[in-house]
Amino acid sequence: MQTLSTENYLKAIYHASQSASGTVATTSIANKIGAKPSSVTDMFKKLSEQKLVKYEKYQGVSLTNEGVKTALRIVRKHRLWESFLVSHLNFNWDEVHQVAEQLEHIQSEKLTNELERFLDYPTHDPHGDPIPNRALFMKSYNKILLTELPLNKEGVCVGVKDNSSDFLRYLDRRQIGIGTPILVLHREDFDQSLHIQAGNSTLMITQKTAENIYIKP
Amino acid sequence: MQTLSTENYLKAIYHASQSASGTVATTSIANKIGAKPSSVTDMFKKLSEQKLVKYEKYQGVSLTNEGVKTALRIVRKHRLWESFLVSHLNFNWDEVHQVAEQLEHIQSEKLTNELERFLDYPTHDPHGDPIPNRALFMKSYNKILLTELPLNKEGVCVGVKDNSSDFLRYLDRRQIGIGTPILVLHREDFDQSLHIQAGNSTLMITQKTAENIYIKP
DNA sequence: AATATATTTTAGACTAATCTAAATTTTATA
DNA sequence: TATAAAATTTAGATTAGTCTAAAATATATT
Repeated sequence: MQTLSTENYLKAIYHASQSASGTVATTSIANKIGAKPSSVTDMFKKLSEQKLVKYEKYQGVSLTNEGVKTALRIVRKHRLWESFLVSHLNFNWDEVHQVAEQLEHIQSEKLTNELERFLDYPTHDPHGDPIPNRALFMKSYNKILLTELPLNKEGVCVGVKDNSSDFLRYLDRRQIGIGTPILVLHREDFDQSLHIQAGNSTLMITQKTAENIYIKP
Repeated sequence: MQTLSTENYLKAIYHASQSASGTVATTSIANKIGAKPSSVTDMFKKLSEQKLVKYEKYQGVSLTNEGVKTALRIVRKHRLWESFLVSHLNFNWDEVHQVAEQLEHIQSEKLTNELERFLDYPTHDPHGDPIPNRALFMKSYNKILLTELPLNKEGVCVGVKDNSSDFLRYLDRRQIGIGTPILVLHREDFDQSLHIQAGNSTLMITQKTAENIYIKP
């Protein structure tokens, strides 16, 4: 049985090891968690004793199989709750994260599984991230960044990289969301900005925006 | 902002002061919370500094107005979640308590209010207990114990006093639930057991059972 | 390769919530 | 009402999770 704190560390380590490969550094977790590196070291030792991570002094950590499972159970709950908040409780996709951070720690297998059934076994959350099923298996789309989509090739927005409220609300105003069809009309060589067709409207977006949008070609 | 622990104490004090009148004793809270009396004293001091309870050494505590409000906010969440679990997630009324004990601590006004709307503003939880509305106001039925229902007077089960799984499952087997019409056919003077008509079936129940069932005459 | 810089760990301290054991106060009983 | 019993509080210790400051190690730079 994990504590709130160990669960948050496991989740942070899981997410960190998704982006970077190899081991996860003390400071990267310290930044994610909002704790000092010394506290992170303490926690690494604790998790290591519980065999949830592999830890070698000065070499960072990596999750063990058991650690991955524990992390995925939390991710599963987080994404199911986010889906529920958006589909049934009138939350916008930029409002769900903070609440799901609390709900993901509720301990009840029955609750999680019944919630999944109630939502009709969703495969992706409101940000397009895949939801692990009961067996903790998940299938992500074969996705690319919008910056990599060739000119005049049809694509669909299937996710976002930046989950900040600022970015999500910006996309709302631009009427870009999960499922929006996207076509790159022109790529400006000077600053890599794009003219795109998103749904019915034509608009210009910066490179920074484009590299935070995932596309299924 | 309260901690998990202070919220649990406030709730325990609230419930204790519902049954008994006057101040609430240290040991009664110690028993409810499952802590030693010395720990309870410490917490009484802490809550007193926050002006959530009125506390005089050796004299027990009582909730201040602010303390009552904080407790009712928790009770509101607890009972809304219990309702949700039963109405949408296939939980039985004897399974909801433990999970609701966790969910009641989730901090999000929007979540609570949207859940209430989603459930269509329920007034009572699955055990018949009243749910405080947004203004923390609740209306309970004018209820009596089944032991007090006169012979041959129609009544309806509107609540239970004992919320234990054992008792609730016993009632399930007897096909007695919230809303079941009940008529007392005979009261045995020897042991105060009752012959009753519950819904369509006639059955015998002990005094102990009868004094844990609330009736609206 | 030597040195400077950045990262990580250790040592020791702090806070919230708990405990045990002893002291104090209240309540019940003879 | 004095004394015994029960309830409550105080004092001091413990644990989990955090911190700061100093020491140790790894990485980058000249």
